[in-house]
Formats: sequence, structure tokens, C-alpha cells
Amino acid sequence: MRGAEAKNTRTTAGTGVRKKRILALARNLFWQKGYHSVSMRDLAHAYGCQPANLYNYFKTKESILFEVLLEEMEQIIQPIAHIEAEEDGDPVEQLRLIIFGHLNVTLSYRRSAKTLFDVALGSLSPRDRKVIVSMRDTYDRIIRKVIKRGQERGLFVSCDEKVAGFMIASMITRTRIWFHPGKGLTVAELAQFIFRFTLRAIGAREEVERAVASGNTAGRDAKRIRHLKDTAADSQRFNFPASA
Amino acid sequence: MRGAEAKNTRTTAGTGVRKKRILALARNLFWQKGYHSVSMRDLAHAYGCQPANLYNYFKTKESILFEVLLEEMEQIIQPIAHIEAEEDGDPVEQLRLIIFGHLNVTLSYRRSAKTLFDVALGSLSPRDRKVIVSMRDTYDRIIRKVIKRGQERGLFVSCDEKVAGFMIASMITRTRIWFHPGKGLTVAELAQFIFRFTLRAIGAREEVERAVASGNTAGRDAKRIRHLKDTAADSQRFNFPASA
DNA sequence: CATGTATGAATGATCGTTCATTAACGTCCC
DNA sequence: GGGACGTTAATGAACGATCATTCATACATG
Repeated sequence: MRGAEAKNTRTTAGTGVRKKRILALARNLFWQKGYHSVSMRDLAHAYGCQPANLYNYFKTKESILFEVLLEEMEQIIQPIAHIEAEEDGDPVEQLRLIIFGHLNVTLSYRRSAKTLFDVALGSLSPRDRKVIVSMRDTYDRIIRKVIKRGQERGLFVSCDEKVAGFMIASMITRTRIWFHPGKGLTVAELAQFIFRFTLRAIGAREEVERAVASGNTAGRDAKRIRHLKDTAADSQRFNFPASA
Repeated sequence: MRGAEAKNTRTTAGTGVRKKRILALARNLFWQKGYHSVSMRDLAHAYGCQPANLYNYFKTKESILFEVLLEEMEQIIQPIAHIEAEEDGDPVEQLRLIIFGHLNVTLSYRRSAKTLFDVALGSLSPRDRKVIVSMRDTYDRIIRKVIKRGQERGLFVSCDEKVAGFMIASMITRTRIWFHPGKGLTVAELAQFIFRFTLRAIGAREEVERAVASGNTAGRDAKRIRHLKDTAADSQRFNFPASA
């Protein structure tokens, strides 16, 4: 730790280049083959060294997983963290920001993919898992707040915003399974699809929807529609132990 | 194989009770801890025998996984297999059948859950994987056909039915991650939520939606609404290599 | 010399799987 | 009716492979 800078100037470049390169390789391998199916030998071979050398950079295999997941969650949360406190923002635009950002992080740099997140969470130490889960909770909190604000302004249909948030995150998360770049929609097109799909699902009026699609955000002051009550699902008693 | 009946009459009951019990235990363990995290010793301990005994019932560990996944896919597909050939059915009702059935299978008999399906598919032999994937493709084909029929009749908004099908399956599949029975919505309530969420998302008119919610299926002949064009996503050039 | 980087060998654990063996039981023949 | 026989069910020990990890050591460089 102490002489990290000195070491790196001496060889190639800035601070921790080697560690970052290993981390990038681990990220790709984990997403491709799953955490348990990637051995330290695999990772060492990808980096071009013996397994023992990896322990000069990481304490355990689990700590590598932790850093990979942490990096991912930061990329998702950082661009939308400001939304939670912005009470006066446009919910439709905020939703667009969340969906596009989340999908971009989800589908960038990856070819095939496993659902690393769900499975590997159990491999983390309780301490590390707490960190990741709390970041996921932050994401859930933000998207729910946006939905609720839209409902309160009559922009969206009234329904359980927790479950609705799960639905949105689920659609985005699972693109990892079926989406292949270059074979159909682009990532941007897919994001647009999910965005409009979601807007309709939460009952945004068609006028708002089309206005937003054409870049016009002035549809905010259009007349309200009558609320549709979800007979079964608008009970607020739903608890959320884990999410997407 | 030959004296299977003879053996079972001799001991406890019908054909293959022991194998079925092991299979049920394996299913629960796999979904709880993930395929790779369940050892043959774990399974043997749950059943109450030595690991070697399991090889009297299954050739390999992978064949157990295969039978578990096969059973699950059959439960999902069998109740909706007739839909594909029924050209004159009501798309809204068919969609309801698909969603309710799929969610019920997904959430029945399970407490906590991993995304076994995605991760474990790669552990199957190419031969076995082909079987499971082809069943998943059947599911995708059915749901897409229903969506497309609804669009052609003007019941649903015009959009890419393949991507829409992925969205629906994604929402259902991922309930495994966050849903906990007894802590909020019931499974039936959640199914109703997803059903209505989906109907709105694919642009089913509010009248149809409410008619269906109240059990009235006569809304089929109501007047059509103008189609909304998905500017980005209605291109039919999307390919589908894998799905939910 | 000290520190970062890397090696190769070794460790203990766990994994799926095989093998030889044994007990229990139904069937069939005498 | 009572052994011989074959199948099922189960055992305990063992095998080879792989796993994450450790350790002593070596080289290069500031």
C-alpha cells in the first residue's frame, strides 16, 4: 500500500494499474462464467501470471468479487443519487434518467452474461454483503420516490410503487440474459423501448408519453386523468427484503 | 428398470418414490443455495444416506439438475401449450393464463431462491441444454404469438412483440429474487398486479383492462384505438438468442 | 537495502464419482 | 414349502481432480 505510487512510476503508469487490470479481467470473467466457475487459476492465466501472485493485490477471491460488485453499483447509483432530494423535478425525465443509465451500465462491456449479482451475493462476507445490499436499497428508494411523485401529481396511475419499482428493475436487469449487441436493437433503442413500455405500464397518459418521446417536456401541465385503482395491489403492506 | 414395480411394492409404495423424494430434495436445495453450492454429500445428507447411494438413482449430478429443470419447464409450458394453435382465442385471457401460471410455478414451494436457471444452464451437457432451451423457446413463441394477435386485432399497441415478451417473462422470473410469501402481497395479488401492469404496458385500452379485472370478457368487441408507433423499437430485426 | 512483483511447490479441503461388498426382498423352480 | 437366484438399496472406503490459499524464495528496481 505505502509504496504503491513509487512502484507504478517505475514500471508502466499511474497508481494501481496492475490491480485495475486484474479487476477488469475478473469483472469480465465473473459475468461470463459466473463467480464459482472462475478459479484463481483462470484469473491468473488471463492476467498472465501464477495464482499466487494475485494475492499480492487481493486478500481473497471474495474481496475481488466485492470490488467488482461495488464498482458496478457505484456506476448505477452515482448518476441518479441527486434525484432523491430533488422534490421539484419532472418524474418522467427522472425515470428516463434512471432507466437509460441503469441499462447502459448493465449492457456495457459485456458479451454473454450470467446473473452474477443474485448468486454471488451469498458468497460475500456479511460485512461486504451489507455494503452492496445497502446500495441496492438506495436504488430501490430512488425509483420508488420518482414513481410516487408522479402518482401524486396525477401523471401516473395509482399502484404499489414498490412492486412497480421491482418490475422496472427486473426488466432492465434481465436484459443481461437475452440481449446480444449487434444482433437486433441497439442499447439506446432498447432503453427507449423499456422507457416507453414502463411509462405505459405505470399509466402515464399517452400525451405525456409522446411529448417526452419527441423531446418536449412541456406536457407536464396537461390535464390529469382519473386514477385507476389497482384493486389487488395498492395495499401498502408489501415488505421488501431484497430486490433486483 | 425391469423390476422397478416389484421393488417398490416390496418396500413402501408406487413406482420410483425414492427417486422422486431425492428429486424433490434436490430441487429445493438447488433453488436455495444454487447448483454449484449443493454437493452430492449435501443431497445425500438431506435424504439420509451415503453419497454413493445416489448413483443408484441418477447417473450424474448433472442429470439431477436436468430432471429438475425439465420438471419446471413442463409445469410452465403444459398449461399454455394449447394456446399456440388457438387462433381465435382472446389474447387478453390468454395473457392472463400465461402470467398467472408462470408466476405460480415460479413462486410455489420456494422460500428463498437463486436464479438457478440462468447459471445452471451452462452446467448441462449440450444435449440436455438443447432440450431445456427448446422448451424455453416454446414459451417465448407462445407469448409472442398472443401479443401479436392482440396487436393485429387492435387490442394492444403496436410494438416489438419479441422484446415485449422478454419484458413480461423478466418481471415474472425475477419475483424469485425479491418476493417473500407472507410478507406482503399474496401470489395471486402479485399475479394480478403483473397482469394489469403488463396490459397497460402493451397498450391495452383501459376499458378492456377494467372489464377483464371484473371478470367480464365481453370487452373484446369494443372500438379500437389508434395505434401508437414505437419509433425506436418496432423494427422487426431483433434476434433472440436466449431469453428468460 | 527495501519494496513491489512474481514464482513454484505445497497444503488441506472438498468435489464428483467408482468400486467391492452386503443385506433385504420378490420370484421361480423343485 | 424351501432354497437358489436376481434385483434393489445401501454402505464405506478410496480415487483423482480441482479448489483457494500459504510459504519460502528470487529478481528487478528506486
